[in-house]
Amino acid sequence: MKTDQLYKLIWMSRPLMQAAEARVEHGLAGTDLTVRMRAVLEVLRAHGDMTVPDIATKLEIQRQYVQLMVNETLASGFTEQRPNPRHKRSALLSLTDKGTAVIDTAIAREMEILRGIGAGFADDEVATALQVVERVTARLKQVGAAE
Amino acid sequence: MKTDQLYKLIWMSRPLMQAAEARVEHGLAGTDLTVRMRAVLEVLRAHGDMTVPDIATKLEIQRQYVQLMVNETLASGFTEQRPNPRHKRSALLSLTDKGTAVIDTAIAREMEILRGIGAGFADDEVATALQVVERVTARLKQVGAAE
DNA sequence: TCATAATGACAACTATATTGTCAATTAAGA
DNA sequence: TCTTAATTGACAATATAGTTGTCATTATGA
Repeated sequence: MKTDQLYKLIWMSRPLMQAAEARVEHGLAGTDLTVRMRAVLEVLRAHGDMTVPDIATKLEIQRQYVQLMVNETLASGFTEQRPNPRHKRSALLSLTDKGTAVIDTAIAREMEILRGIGAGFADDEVATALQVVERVTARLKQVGAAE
Repeated sequence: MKTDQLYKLIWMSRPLMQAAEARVEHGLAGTDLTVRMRAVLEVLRAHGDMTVPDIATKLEIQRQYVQLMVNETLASGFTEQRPNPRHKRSALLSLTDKGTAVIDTAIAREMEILRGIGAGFADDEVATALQVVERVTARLKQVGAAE
């Protein structure tokens, strides 16, 4: 294995992330959505109604901070609280129609850009890349956890 | 092109980066090196002597902040200033023997871990992944810059 | 030489969190 | 049922990783 290729791959993650985030932020300008609200809505969109602690687990950030993000989405009317049959105090967070519309629109626009970018790639190239990145990430986490 | 594969690939960049950074940080524990000092030393190691503004360009962060990072490496004796033939005020930053030793050791240790991780991959898989990630990043930046 | 730009130093500010603490509530076991 | 341990939401304090603005001091280049 050419280790330096792997090294480069790993450290490309930062520029990639920054470029992607800049894109998202740019696309959100003019919307009532902020990047962090978007993160909450995206999780709800992908996984359905969830509690704040569950969203925090998905996003891998502290629940206290997710609480702030969630409160913003509530204040903006993108989400609403629904009674949680499994827990009386921790409500389920649910997308409102408005929230669904706004996140769908945002993601659709992002997907449009992605289609443009993806045009230059073969399916299997991207599939391989995804697979490698996922496995590398898993193994990096593993090594860290072991010690 | 399966756009959702590309979508996933892009957003794997965050977990990948976090896992990698956690690894680096962990590896640096017990050393006199901090993560941000490491970044400076790594650039110097890879590109030879540079000025503060040049390092900033490489790292894509503000020169004023790089100045702080660099000052730490100077204070710790990992780097030293050398006269810059091309510019009298902006000294070239150079690794000291101590700095070279410490960054070499750190990177060697990281490479060791990488070799372990890389063992499970074929050369061409990683090469493809790197290529895809680099091209995607470039195109993301391009789209952003166009508007 | 002289206008223009770059540099280093430093202070103020911002964004994005993390950490600690608390009271209220809930879940789980004896 | 009691009661103990854990979870939750709220909020304040702190931390981290920078950015931005400003200034005096050089350098550079026409």
